[in-house]
Amino acid sequence: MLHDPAQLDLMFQALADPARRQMVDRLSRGPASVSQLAEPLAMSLSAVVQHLNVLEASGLIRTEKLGRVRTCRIEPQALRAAEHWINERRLAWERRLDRLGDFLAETKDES
Amino acid sequence: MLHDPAQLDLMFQALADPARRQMVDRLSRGPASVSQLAEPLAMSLSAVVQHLNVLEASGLIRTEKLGRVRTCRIEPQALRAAEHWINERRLAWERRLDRLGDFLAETKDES
DNA sequence: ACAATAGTTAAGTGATCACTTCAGTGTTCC
DNA sequence: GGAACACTGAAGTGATCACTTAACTATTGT
Repeated sequence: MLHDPAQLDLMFQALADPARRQMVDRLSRGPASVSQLAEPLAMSLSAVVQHLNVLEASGLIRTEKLGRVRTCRIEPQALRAAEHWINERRLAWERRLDRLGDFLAETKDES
Repeated sequence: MLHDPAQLDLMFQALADPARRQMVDRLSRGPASVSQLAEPLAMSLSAVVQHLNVLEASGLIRTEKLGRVRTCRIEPQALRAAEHWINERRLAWERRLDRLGDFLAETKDES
């Protein structure tokens, strides 16, 4: 469920750009239109739309058009998938360190 | 502490490449040399070294050279920083949804 | 009907990316 | 000392990126 490498590629790639992270940050406080997302950014509306398309293709956001306004919102499941990938690797490493610590403590006892 | 946009850029960018994620995955199971990391990958050793430099510059791994062998290991704090950025945005969104749900439930009671 | 609004699309540009090959450097083993 | 080993660095290449401008569509307000 959403764990294929291609999707992770798209998500991490999408998050790699500061403008796109800023959009995600804004959306984490609630849905917004394209112009609202563009407002704090020093770039053309066209560029913003392109970033938005990257975010949507990655699955990190979902958009819906009503009249002439496109409303964007966060897709928390996608965020969770990225989060989960990182978390699993970090935990694997930390569990390994714990086991190593236990081992060293034991061999010290037996010296 | 590690939350500046530039560092996050580097980390997410580093994680955006499948080869680099594969290396991080391998390293999550324990330290490895450059050649060990290269072994499952279908690319030149030189390319692997370049990926490794990207990972190290991002802070996601740390490397140490002993004799002619460079040993690479994961830097869990960096993983935690990336994880944390995503987690905060996701939680902000989900808390918002909860509040919205409460509000709707209340207004329904008062109808 | 007309103008303003909200967004979309296409084409182009310069920068960065993910490699490659090839020619090194320093290290260990015999 | 010399061969094999484990990288390292520089240069080049084709692909992708993050924009820009400009021309366009569809919707809303007067």
